[in-house]
Amino acid sequence: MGFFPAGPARPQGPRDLGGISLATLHKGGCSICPLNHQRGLQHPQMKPHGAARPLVYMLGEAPGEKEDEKGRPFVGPAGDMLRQHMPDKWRDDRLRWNNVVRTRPPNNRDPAPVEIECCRPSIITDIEEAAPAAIFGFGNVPLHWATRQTTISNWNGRRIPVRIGKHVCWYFPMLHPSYILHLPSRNSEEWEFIFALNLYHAFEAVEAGLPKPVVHTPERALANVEVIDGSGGEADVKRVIELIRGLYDEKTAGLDYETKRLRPYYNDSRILSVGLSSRTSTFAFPVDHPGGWKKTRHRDAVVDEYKRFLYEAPTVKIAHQLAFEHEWSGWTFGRDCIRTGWEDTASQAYILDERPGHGKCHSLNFLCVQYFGLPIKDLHRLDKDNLNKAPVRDVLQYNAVDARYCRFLHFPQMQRLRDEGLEGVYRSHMRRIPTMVLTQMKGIPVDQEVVADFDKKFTARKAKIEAEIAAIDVVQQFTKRKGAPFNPGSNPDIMFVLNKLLLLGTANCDESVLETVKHPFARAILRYRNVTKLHSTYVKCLMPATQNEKTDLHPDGLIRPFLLTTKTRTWRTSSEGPNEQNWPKRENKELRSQVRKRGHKVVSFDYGQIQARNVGMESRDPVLVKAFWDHYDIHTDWTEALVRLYPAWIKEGAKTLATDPKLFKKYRDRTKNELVFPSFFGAQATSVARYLGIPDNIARELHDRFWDRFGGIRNWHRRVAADYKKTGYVTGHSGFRRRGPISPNELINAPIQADESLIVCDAMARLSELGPEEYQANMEIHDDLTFIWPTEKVDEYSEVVIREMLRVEYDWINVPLVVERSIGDDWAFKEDAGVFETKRDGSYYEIKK
DNA sequence: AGTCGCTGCGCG
DNA sequence: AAAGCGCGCAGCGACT
Repeated sequence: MGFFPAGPARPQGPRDLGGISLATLHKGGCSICPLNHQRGLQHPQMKPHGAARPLVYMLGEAPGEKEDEKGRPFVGPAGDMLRQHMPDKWRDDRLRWNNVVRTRPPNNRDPAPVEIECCRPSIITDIEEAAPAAIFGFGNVPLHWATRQTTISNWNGRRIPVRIGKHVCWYFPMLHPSYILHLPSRNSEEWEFIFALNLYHAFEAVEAGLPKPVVHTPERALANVEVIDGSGGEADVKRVIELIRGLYDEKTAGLDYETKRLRPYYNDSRILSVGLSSRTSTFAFPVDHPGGWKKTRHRDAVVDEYKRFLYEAPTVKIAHQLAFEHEWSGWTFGRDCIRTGWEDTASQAYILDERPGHGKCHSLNFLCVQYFGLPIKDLHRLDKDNLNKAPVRDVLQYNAVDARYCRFLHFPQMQRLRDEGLEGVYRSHMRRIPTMVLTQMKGIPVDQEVVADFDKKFTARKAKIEAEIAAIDVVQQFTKRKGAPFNPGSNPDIMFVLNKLLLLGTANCDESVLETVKHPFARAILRYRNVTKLHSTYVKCLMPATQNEKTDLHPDGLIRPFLLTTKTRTWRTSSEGPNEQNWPKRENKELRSQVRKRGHKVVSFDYGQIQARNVGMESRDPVLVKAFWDHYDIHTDWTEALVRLYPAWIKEGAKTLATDPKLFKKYRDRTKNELVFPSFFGAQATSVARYLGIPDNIARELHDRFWDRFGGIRNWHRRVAADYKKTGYVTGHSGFRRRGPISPNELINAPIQADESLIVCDAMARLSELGPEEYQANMEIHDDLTFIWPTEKVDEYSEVVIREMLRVEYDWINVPLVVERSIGDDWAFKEDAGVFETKRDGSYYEIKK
């Protein structure tokens, strides 16, 4: 759909300087610049404009038509838009304006690398003389010019310390206003809002007084790194032990592992090396790198000392992507070492700014550019995917520098968390990391007999359908016309059949389209898709490595999906490898029966209607809140209201509804799913009309009454939107923030999902913190915690889980919570086994067995 | 050979 | 036949 684009991103290949050296271009300047040989320019080699000693230096790409005409930078439509959003007090006496290239390129094209380099010395000199506290740069071109970074959409809204010639200052990357002006109008307004907000915050930061910018040099990054490679035998052991013991007196230590394999569960998984960095030392030593210790006892002595450090040192350990270090530490040195003091710089970065940027904006390298102006990965020439084979000293140096920068990042990020009132959010988030890691370590048992049965069945079914498809008339026509075999997995092939052979004129070929096509071809394709989807997504990932290289099965017969805590925009977890959160539950639910363990029961606990309850918590709507306490069925109410307003909605006749309870339930469910919940989550009357299949004016009338009744919810919707316009983000009780751009419906959804996740993860963490492994969930699926327990223990353990899931201490919980239990021999076929609800005094009771 | 975006479809 | 939101994965096809 792409309501919001990822932002302007122009790929930057290697710069083509036409074979001319940088030195030549810099020396030649305007005299050799191709732009100077154009005709019809009114103001080539345009001079900078504004204050001689400005606070802020406004840097654009190049003059446009208007600029060339008037002889001043930033005076075209883009400049007008920019000025419109500038605070009044920022007059030209505090600003200086210039472009990376001072002569207009033809047709407003991007300036070429050669042109940029010819101009560079004059711009640098001007910035050196102007000595601004900050440069506000607009678009990709100045960003790359000043920082060598690409992709402005990743940088927009952040700030980077930069060195320009001899001058060091802060660089604020902004979108280019002309890019925003050229977006389709709906996107344009939203991005203009983001742009204005960034500009406002940037001026505010300058006004408040920026901290001293420090740009780290490669020399500084590498200075005093002690690499102990093990070649010195006893002496090296002694030195490592000495260094580790030195850390006990330090408050903090950066910590980083290099490993063979991503995860510790395989026979050949190894920690290759450990990097540690404190105020006084930065060092790395090998553990199982093949170029490391020559004698096992040396290796073991060092590992012993390191393990003692993990358990006993008062030092707080700082990692980047802590879940990784936790999983390796917990598996290698025992699960208890991961609840000693740890910090995670990736989580800090995510809480400070969760905007994704293709997942790159929270990498250690990116953050080192952001905070220290130095891309630390560029310091090393190393095959990162093959550290096992890389020279041990290279690995160790790389490892130590990473540890150093984990620690370096911790301080400014913690400062910003405090400044923004987000420290509590960070602390609450940090409980998730050991919790999720321990769930990963525990794993999910898979029954290989069941897996083999499914594989056989799906393989046979797939072959049969393929044969059927090949025999269909249109498929044979396809082969004749195209001279190539028909691939039922290829949507272009399917589209060809639908549009060129069956003459349908459809824009896509998804399920809803194919269902309407009468021809047997469509039915066959749907069956083919169903079989291949289920087979490859839910069976192959469980097969042994001997049968499927890409399996997610671990050698001990368990799967261990990652439960990631800094991946979603809404602070839910996400799951991958395989995704445990999307296994079929209705049709084809039997696929879940692959998860089972002999002598054990699968026991699931769902929070009932958690998101609807979250709406009550966020909106505090009195009618909704009261309905939860009184077990009042609002859906029945609204079914009746709709029938009174529009009897024709009941195809079977409104009268039969009163006498047929099953029919009533059907329409009640439709009301719930097509009117009540969508409206809670921001659906408009026209959408509701479409879902329900009723006229627009009826839906509007219905909505008027609905919002009359649930005014608290409507007010909450409005409040959230108004807050967003002020702050540029949306938040809720959880305190987690989602930054703009945000569409109106995302605005409503984000706090709901965050609160939901907080409640579930808090319960999961409290259970985990109890200690015994039985209370560590095997799975977490948004509103569901699932455990696999010995049959005879189910009652005993259940009681604890229900107690903890219902014992929530947040003071914003204003409705009862409900937990529904189900129990089965496998994950697929479970029986309901009790519904439990909190009372006002915090105790709970069982509603029904 | 690996990356990337797209489509389609599974879940909450 | 299509816009309440949030995810991950397989396969394809275009690209390097």
